[in-house]
Amino acid sequence: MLRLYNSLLGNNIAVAPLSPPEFKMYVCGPTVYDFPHIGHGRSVLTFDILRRYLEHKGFEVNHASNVTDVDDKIIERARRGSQHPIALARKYEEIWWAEMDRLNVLKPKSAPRATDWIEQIVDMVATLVGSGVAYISDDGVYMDVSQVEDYGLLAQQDLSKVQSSERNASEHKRQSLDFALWKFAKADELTWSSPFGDGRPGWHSECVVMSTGILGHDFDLHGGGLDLRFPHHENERAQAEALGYGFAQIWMHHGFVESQGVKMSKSLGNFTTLTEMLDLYDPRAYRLLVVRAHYRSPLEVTRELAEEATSALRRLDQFAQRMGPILDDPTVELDESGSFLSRFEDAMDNDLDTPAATREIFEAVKSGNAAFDRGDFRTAKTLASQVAMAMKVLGLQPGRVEESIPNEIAKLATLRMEAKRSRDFAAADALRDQIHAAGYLVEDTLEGYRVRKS
RNA sequence: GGCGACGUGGCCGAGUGGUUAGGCAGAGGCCUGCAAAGCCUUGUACAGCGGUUCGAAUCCGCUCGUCGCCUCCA
Repeated sequence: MLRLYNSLLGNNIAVAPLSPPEFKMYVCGPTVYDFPHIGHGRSVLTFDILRRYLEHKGFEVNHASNVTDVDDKIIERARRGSQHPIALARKYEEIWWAEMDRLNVLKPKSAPRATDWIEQIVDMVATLVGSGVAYISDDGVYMDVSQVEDYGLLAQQDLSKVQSSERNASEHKRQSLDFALWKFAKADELTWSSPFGDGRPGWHSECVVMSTGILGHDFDLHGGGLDLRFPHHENERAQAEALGYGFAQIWMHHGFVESQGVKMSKSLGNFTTLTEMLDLYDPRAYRLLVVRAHYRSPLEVTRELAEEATSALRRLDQFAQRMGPILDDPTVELDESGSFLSRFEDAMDNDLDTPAATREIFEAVKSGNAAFDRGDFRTAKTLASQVAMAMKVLGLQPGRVEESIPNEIAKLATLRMEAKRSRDFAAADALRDQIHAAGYLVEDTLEGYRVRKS
């Protein structure tokens, strides 16, 4: 039984979908005005793993994740680049999906764009105004949070103290915590007409409309980064509450990506974009990094750690490669009594304890290799097939990248083999050094030799 | 200022009162013509000071330090 930490009440709860086997989850997606940040990567990976695990457990995951394509930042960027805001949004959305592919993230079943839901957003804002929980001000429509019974639950703090803060006060609002549902357009801005005045939706409103529009008024899980917990998610919840929706049963928030102990930000020179990360390293290396830490903990990411993860990944790939022949060999039987998979699942059931799950994988790899070494192929095959399944759940399946070895390298390797056969080891070693200098490695195996990139 | 999280061996990172987490890096060994890969062995860590307990990294208090949210944010 999968248990997850619910950030609404701060307790662990058993996952019991409202309408099994369907599992309805909504994850806050990107605002597309720039390259995806490495933190977005952690977010999508976290929820991708949740989804894969739910599917592994037999649920049909109805996964919706929005694309915010109208927002102050998009407008601002577009203005600076003298581009149309929608053109800018489309460009970065395209990049977003390309990076999701590289990360091996399963596509959400629905990926709604805010601009396709304007009408429904306007309707919802009108309903909120009609019921007196929202009011029209001179620059937009605001939610009156004092009308919402338990406003502040997700913030987990006494909002009367926050209330006293003047930081986000404004003469347009009744109280500082009120938030915009609809923003009236300033001159020459992107705008849609509405009964209260031309303008565009507020960020907190689109997510409520799209999540409930796609998944229904009640759904199973709503997630995002810890920074969304308050105020974004609380504001979504406030609207849903005011509308009488059940909304999300479980709230799931993951921790930040840090570098040198500081939350990643653009001002830091390191991996600021996913693109850069994925260009430099095997995308699975980042996934492994993410999976090695618990999703609620901060995650340290540096170049050194990406390289370290690459080494760890090599060990896993090496294992898959080594076990390939016996996995394909029908004469080697499987041992059904293996307990590795159940330990893996126990770990995952415990609030997605991927660090424990990866520990199990590495231990199984070690046992599998040892079994292979002593000729116990049955055990080795069993572990290998279960490890493969676990890796798939984590989205870490061994890359099917057939490394193309340049002809001249292949030739050198053949020459080396010949030298080796004639026991001219000096020549063989010289050839290996030459191959190594060119960036490749020759390994002798039982079946002969193998060349790979070093 | 309010709220919260955290400080673990060279690095990352688990650990929710009592037996080796795991990975990477390092050391020794086995295997190998030599390597690589693999296997075996090797790390007695838990910010500091008190306290509770037969027993604490794990609970309590204090101190120091780091970080986050409270404003756009994964």
